[in-house]
Amino acid sequence: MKHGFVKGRRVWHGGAMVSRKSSPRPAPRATAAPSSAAIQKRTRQQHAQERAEDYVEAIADLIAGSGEARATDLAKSLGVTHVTVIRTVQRLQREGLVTTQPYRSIFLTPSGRKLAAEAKARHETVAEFLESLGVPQATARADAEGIEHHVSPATIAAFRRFLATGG
Amino acid sequence: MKHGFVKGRRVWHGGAMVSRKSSPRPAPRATAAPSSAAIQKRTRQQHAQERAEDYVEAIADLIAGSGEARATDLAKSLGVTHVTVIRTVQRLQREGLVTTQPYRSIFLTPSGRKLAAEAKARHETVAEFLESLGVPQATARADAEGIEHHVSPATIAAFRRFLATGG
DNA sequence: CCAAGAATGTAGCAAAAGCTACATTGATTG
DNA sequence: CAATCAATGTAGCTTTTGCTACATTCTTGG
Repeated sequence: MKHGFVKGRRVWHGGAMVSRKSSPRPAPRATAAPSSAAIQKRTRQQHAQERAEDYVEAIADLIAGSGEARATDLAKSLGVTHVTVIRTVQRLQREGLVTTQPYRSIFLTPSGRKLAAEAKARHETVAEFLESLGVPQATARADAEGIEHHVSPATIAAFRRFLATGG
Repeated sequence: MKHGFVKGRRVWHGGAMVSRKSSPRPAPRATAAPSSAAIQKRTRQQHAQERAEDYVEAIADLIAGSGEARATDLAKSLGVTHVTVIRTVQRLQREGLVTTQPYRSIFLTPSGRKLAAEAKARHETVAEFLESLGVPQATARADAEGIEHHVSPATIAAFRRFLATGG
């Protein structure tokens, strides 16, 4: 059932070696279950969701800071060109997270605001947590940007617990 | 210099309102510097690097577990189809991280092994750290998968420190 | 008011990573 | 040894997010 060579020698997988004979239908093969199970939905939607959070959070920050979010400032804030911003904002509008009109700045819808608030809260927690561990502030903030999208509620809760009990 | 409306009222940015007159050249505009500075090189290369690490780590795990890494098992381990695996493995081969031949399994080059080892070490550290914080093991492992690519050496060091001093 | 220039928008390209459907290869089994 | 079928590979599509180059719009300074 398995085939393959390792330096010329034939090998089999994980010792499973299920008998195809015993079950007419192939049946779910007992393949060596990978240790790091990769339940990860690493589809494009995952990245799209992260982008969406980055954008709404940046938009919220810009609005909080200067009253409006313009494509150019957003581009600067996110480190991409304004073209990319415009196209991504179009997608976000399609998804109901933001509203915008030609030559006008960008606003968050209620659900966009909600998402931004959640993302920001996670972001803050992660950053504070890393700082409390002794990571330099600049590094902590930079890492938090990358990490925030991948922490489950349970992990965020653990971070908060740690901070609360005098990290 | 700035334009835009907020609920019909005109607003300006951050109070900067630089005088274009005083300096003939526009000069670096004092745009409201975004708080979350986004030094992030969020280019495609970033994602490509993460994919590469995921792949070499999974390949290393498969080799460690069953002596070889085949496209199908890799696909299962990573949660994608074998087609995606084959194409990505082609890229990795182009980049000198793996070697493979038609209808043969996949091997790591020395640099691939190095990358896999680094990724695995980070992964382990992150997972152990999360567990030591009280995050359930399954969740910790899942989160570590996502987080490991975004932790700087400084943060990893902080995690190790924490673990060493009796987390 | 109008010209300059910033901001915004459009067109078109590339790369990466996902997919389905189909073709080919090769190891196992009867 | 030949047929079967898993494993591998190819073709071709899609979406997302980058980019450059160019076009359009709008604000503003003179």
